[in-house]
Amino acid sequence: MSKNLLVIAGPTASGKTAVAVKIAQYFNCSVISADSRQFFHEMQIGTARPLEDELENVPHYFLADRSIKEEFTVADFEVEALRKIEELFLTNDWVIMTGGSGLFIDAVCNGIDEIPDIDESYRLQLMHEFESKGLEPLILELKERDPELFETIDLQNHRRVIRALEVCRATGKPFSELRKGKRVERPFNIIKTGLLWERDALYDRINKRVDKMLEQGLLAEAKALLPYKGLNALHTVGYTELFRHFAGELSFEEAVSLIKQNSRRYAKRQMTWFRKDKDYHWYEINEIPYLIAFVEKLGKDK
RNA sequence: GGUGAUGUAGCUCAGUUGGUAGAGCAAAGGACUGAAAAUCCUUGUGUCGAUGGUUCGAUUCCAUUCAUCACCA
Repeated sequence: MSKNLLVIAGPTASGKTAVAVKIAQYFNCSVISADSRQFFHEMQIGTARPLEDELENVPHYFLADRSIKEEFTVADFEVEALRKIEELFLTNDWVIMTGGSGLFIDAVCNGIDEIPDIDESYRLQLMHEFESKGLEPLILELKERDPELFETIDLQNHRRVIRALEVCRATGKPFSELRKGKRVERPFNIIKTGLLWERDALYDRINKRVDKMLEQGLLAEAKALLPYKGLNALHTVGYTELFRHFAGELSFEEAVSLIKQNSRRYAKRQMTWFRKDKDYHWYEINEIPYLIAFVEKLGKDK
């Protein structure tokens, strides 16, 4: 019997959690979460992370199992998630992976190039240079160190430029020599599905969910995390806006409507990401039985 | 009821000495390999409130009218 990883993707607020739980119950299997913010136990309300009772005793992994104070990169996730998936396949033919972080899902499905760990001092130094002298000198350095990447990279995106240069500087090699973008074959089937929503309906859900988060105490959660606002994990919709409110930059009402707006934009970016991957099979929320039937058949055929 | 102002993109407004118009925001589309809920790129046709008049030509000038606002009664 073959092993199947069922991916359930979709934009924020599309109802992935409930669907994953339902399907996991059907297959009697576990769920891997691929959500770059729900990893952190300190962030619950603002990430709409499901609590125990919503999980219906279905085992979930990578939910709230680390702290915002820890670094956890896509590459870390690839390694750890893969290890967990292999472990689960020892006793089950099915594993579900659900989440909205496209890059993280892709890392598990297709692999990510192995690049040596770079000491953070390189990035700090580059950020300092970027802030004091701007992007231009960094672009020139990149042209020198990695002409190949220079041709294809988004030169206006300082994060891409800084990442490339930190690798070039630390390894002494062109980044493009290490980052090949090669796809890895996994020793299991991967079936990709996604939850499809009409735009206005999804936006309406997002707006309502933000109101719900506030009722649940998002303000207090954000306030408690204010001392950590510099941490990367907290560069997140829902928190950054409230931090700005605490700083007196925004009124509460302005912060709330910004949270809604930024959440909508986030959902839009997620849809752009998933749309370009033609392997996905899309289902609406009321078509879950069809999704299960389709997936089950595919799992048996392989 | 009178006087005045305003009416141009989803919103706030600019502009056209008469040759059918452009900014910001919003929105949409896209990119994405260790910061990814991050970061970055691209995109502006709209009965210029309505009707009529003058004119080769009106969103622009004139008249009427409607709406909104302000002030005076």
